[in-house]
Amino acid sequence: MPRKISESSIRRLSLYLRILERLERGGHRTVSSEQLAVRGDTTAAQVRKDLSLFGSFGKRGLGYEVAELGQRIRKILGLDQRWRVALVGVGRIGSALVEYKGFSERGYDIVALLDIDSSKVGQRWSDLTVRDISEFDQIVQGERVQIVIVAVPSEAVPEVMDRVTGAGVRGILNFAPTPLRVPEGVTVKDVNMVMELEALSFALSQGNESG
Amino acid sequence: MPRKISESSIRRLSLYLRILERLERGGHRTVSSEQLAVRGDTTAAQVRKDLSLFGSFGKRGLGYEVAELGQRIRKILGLDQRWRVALVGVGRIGSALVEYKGFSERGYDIVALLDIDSSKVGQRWSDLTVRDISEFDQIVQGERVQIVIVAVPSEAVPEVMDRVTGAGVRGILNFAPTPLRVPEGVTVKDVNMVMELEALSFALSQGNESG
DNA sequence: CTACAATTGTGAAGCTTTTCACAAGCTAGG
DNA sequence: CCTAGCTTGTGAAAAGCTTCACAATTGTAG
Repeated sequence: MPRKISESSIRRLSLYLRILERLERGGHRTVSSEQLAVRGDTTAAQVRKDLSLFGSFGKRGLGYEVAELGQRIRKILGLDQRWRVALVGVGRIGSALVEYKGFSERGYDIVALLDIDSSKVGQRWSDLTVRDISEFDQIVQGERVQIVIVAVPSEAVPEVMDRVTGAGVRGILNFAPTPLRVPEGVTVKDVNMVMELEALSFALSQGNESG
Repeated sequence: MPRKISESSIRRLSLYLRILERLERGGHRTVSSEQLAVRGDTTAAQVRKDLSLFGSFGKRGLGYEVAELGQRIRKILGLDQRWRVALVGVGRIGSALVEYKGFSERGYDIVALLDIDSSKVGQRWSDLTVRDISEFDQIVQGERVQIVIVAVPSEAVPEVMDRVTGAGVRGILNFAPTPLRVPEGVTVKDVNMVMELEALSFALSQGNESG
């Protein structure tokens, strides 16, 4: 395993995996870097470079075996295990996430729900009862939580983050529109719709520039 | 305006804007690149470089005026106008988005809802009635839609995309876990939770590597 | 009016990521 | 076994992005 893998390579691996899964369902046995590139909107060289960061998975003259490459990428991305996830914040976004089937299909099991708002504590959402954030430590231990999804409004972020990092969680998926400050060794990924929309309106404004 | 602005610079501008808004609420009048950098988890040089791509907004020795810089960035990002948005797909994710206040607060008005699924057509969600995708062209014209949010399952993507690009929409925010293929001149931004989760599980798996 | 401290704007250097281009390897067909 | 046709894996070149470092500018204090 190489020292430093770029964020973009990892994102592309995740994309290749989805493409491979579709190819497999479609009955394809093998695939070339060129075919992956077309479907993933990148270049064949990029595909080969990304894969070569982790090993040599293809056969010259033939390409890659769809099923095998899929397995290899799953292993690389840590998808050869299931992940135990706690969701903090069952507001509008949070409650949509609870019911979203995509997570468990892809190996992420939501095993606990929490909220700061006491009026929400006790509510049930698909088999889970919302618990108070004060129980966080205990829940992380008891449920062996590995990843926390933070879906609370900005003002609640500081308190939630104290609890989360205090409990020793090392992976956070953040839906709050606030940059999270975390200790060394904790990884945060942001999902930020507003940022994407703003990048979109920037692009649209640019295009209209000249007459 | 320079030829080519990187995606990352735009993302950071969007972040600086949010930081500036918080500073303004907190009563700050001026801010230095160093202060912005700390709050945005980047470097002072990066902040200055990003801003210098679009002009010279600060005063040497003093820094930037919070309110003025905010306005300048809004202008750059195209936030000096409101944007008219249609949402296609009122499933779990889509319906959470309709009710999300963050969009209108930041200048994006959802003016139409559509779905392919006829059982959903006619439903009402906060003042809007869900209409059939076949009416898309007409709605885009009538409502002067500029941006479309695609929140449909992968299998519905091809049909929806035909309608969307056919109607001449030039900006798409995509929640489907599928790379969208669009004609020249159309901009797509993806919001992809699963990709972020997979980047997270990659990072966590790596960290555990050595004993 | 001068000296000083702060902070911007920006070329140039340094680093990272992407693209190029080609030798090496594999299969099929004769 | 040998040739032809593909396609991988990978150094090297090119392009892109970030950091450095410093002259230029501004306000303040004496």
